[in-house]
Amino acid sequence: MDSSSSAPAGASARMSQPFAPPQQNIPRIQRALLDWFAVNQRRLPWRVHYTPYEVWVSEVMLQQTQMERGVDYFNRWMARFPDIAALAAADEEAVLRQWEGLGYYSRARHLLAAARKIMAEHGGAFPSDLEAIRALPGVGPYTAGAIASIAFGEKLPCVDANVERVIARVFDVDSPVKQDPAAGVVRRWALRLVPEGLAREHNQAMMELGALVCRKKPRCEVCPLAVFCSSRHLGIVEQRPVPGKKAVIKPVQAVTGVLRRAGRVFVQKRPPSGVWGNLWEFPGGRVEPDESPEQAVVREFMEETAFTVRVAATYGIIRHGYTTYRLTLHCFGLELADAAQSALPQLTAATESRWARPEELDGLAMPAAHRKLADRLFAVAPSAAHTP
DNA sequence: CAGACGTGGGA
DNA sequence: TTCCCAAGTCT
Repeated sequence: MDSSSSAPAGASARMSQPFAPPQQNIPRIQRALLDWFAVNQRRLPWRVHYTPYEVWVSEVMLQQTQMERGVDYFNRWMARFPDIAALAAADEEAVLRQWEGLGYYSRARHLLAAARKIMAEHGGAFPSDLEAIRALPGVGPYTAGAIASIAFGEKLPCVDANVERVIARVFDVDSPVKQDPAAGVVRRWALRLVPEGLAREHNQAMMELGALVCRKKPRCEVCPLAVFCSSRHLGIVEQRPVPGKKAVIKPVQAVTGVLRRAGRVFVQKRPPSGVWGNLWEFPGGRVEPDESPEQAVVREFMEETAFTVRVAATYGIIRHGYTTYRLTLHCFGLELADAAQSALPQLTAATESRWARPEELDGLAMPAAHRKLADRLFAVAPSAAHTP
């Protein structure tokens, strides 16, 4: 552990080249990276054609998402929406159902909106101009650069969390990478590293290196850039990148109820903005202080639908983790307290509702926790299960 | 600029 | 079980 000995950390265990400062060895870094990528890149469905559409969809899909999961979603997406025109012509309902389980549903809504914009404003051809790409809904600075460089070969860097990590280590960036002095430094080095005419390969190589080798727990033994790595030379790889502030996870108690009537269940469609925008759910909400889950679900139904309901069954608890909360969802079976009351709700938290046959739920996009509950109650026949 | 926006998997 | 993610964008 003691790195104060004369040899740089890691240099003693095996034969190694002397440290070569990265600032003076850009061409060697570029070559080492490309050579490494040529041999070690994973075979992925979006690394075959490099059409703008495929690059775009894969980049959006992989935002905040693990590669493993992205592959299945990507293949199913391309089978269902093979090109921009097919996507533009799709119903949002179908698009969200394809996306179900991936989270951050605004990505799917933006993808659809952007496809329609491309049809309307670019004659159906994906724009190659960086500004036009950036103007598409859901395309921010990262994704615009990724598409421009990977699909169109523009000499631009892609700076995602992987690349930030690689650069923070190789160039020993010693302040939080997400914030400004460091973010600018990272962008500058990222740009200087892009070789002429090879932006596609280089940018993917940087991200792939971050994903496979320069991970949070780095594998310096197999890193093609080890000899150029400043933080490794200093024995502080584990201290790079410097982290920002971390989120506080707060526990939340919530309820949801499956209201049944004549063999059907009540579901409602959430508003377009906010969490789970345009997805279908069983009504519910938070448990207030000094309130039991049973009381909460009755109150929430009254507030959201004007139905007076009664708890008829307890369906247990579903635990679901989020970025900023840890949800404990108490689930109930409900019936109308007065069987004679109208089956027409007065919606206050939804844009539409329906009394659905249980099989119908399979065609509706629902949040993961609600899908979990639906599956638990109405076990889907294996042949019908195309749930992610 | 900080906070919202999801999820299943690995340590 | 709990913690921490993983190829960001929008407001």
